[in-house]
Amino acid sequence: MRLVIARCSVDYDGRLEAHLPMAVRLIMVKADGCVAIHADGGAYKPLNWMNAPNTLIESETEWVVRSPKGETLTIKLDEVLADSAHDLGTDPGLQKDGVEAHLQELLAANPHKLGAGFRLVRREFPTDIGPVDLLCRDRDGQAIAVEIKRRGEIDGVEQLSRYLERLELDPALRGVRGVFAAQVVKPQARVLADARGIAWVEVDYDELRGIESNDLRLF
Amino acid sequence: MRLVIARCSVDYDGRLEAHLPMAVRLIMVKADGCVAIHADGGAYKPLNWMNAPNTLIESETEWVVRSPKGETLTIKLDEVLADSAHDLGTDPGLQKDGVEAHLQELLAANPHKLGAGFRLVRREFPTDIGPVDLLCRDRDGQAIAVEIKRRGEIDGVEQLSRYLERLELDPALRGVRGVFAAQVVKPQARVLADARGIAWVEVDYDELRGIESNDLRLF
DNA sequence: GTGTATATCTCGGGG
DNA sequence: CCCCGAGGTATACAC
Repeated sequence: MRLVIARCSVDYDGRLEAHLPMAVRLIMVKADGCVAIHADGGAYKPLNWMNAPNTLIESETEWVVRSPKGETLTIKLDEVLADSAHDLGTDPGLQKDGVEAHLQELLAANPHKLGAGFRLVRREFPTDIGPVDLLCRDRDGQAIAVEIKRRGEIDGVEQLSRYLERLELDPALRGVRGVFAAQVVKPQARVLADARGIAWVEVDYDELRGIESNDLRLF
Repeated sequence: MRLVIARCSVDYDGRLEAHLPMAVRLIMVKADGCVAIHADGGAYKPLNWMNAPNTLIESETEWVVRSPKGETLTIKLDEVLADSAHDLGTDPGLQKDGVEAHLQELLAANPHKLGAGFRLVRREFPTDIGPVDLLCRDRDGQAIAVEIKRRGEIDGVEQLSRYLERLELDPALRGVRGVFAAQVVKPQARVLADARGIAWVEVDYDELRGIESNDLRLF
């Protein structure tokens, strides 16, 4: 990884056109050939960037970064204040916990949290436009399609609507109902779900996790 | 901006839990107090990050970054290979061109580009599930809801469908039609729009910009 | 490769 | 403050 601190102006031409006036910034060139320009604020987003792969043509006063997709980043250097390179090696990568997959796992084990008498038919039930998170049956044997999100927003309701439309075509599932489950269901998502006759449930992640740990302790 | 190259392991505890095993990485601490951990690949996304504001407690072997929202980032330092600080000053910021906002502005000024005889009622017309980009009337006074995207994809058609669903409930707008406008309308979006009786239009950004500059030149 | 769903999304605007 | 929509979103995964 090469780190350059320089007074520079930057022009990006690709998916849009953007310009950065002359100022002191960090230019990061990584081992995979990608380039990022950072200001002294904002942890996440670079001001400008070019994803790998790239070709970098470097002169005294100007760098031109070109991607095979026809994007260009032109960095005009006024003054280089620091320039260092470091060998980092490959990164073992990030280990995560607490994502949607875990919520799905917990609800699959506790379908009654989605509705009284619900039992699980299967997880990732396939349709021709993608898998439904959970397929359940209620106590009357009626099919229930469940879409699970961490945050219940309007897109999730759309997704579930599309699945319901497909599932309804299967005679064995005729009359299938939808349940939209999330830790928080946003107001707009509630309106849309209600308008489409889809039930929504807010589930307590910590409580579900508690149930699981209790189960583990009992056996 | 402080740049540290170090062999470190990192733990994030906040919106989820995540762990980075020991390896050499870049730790970036910016003037606003935000922290980002970068590996030697991927221009855009840090492995871990903490947005400003933060408090940073630093010891010989461990940094603890704490946000007021209760998130923590713990960096265990095994070996510091480089540690430098640079004064960057404030950045003048990015100048963009070609974004959706500008497209909306241009189409609001030239609604006839969306359909012969169209005139603008208002931009960002509110519904209870969010604002429609443009509301127009055609020459017969029929209401037209317009959704504008840079790239016309399937979720844009979904968005417009939702708005139409809500607008249709308003007696003053009964029979409202939809127009989906984008620089490029993808094949799948065309199919879905056609299936739903929504018109789609590809608009030429440069041409629209040309109209505007001509107008400016005339006055 | 395209299409789809996720993200500690981030970021900005409006109520 | 929350809520919502846009992003040069990026990134992972299925087809």
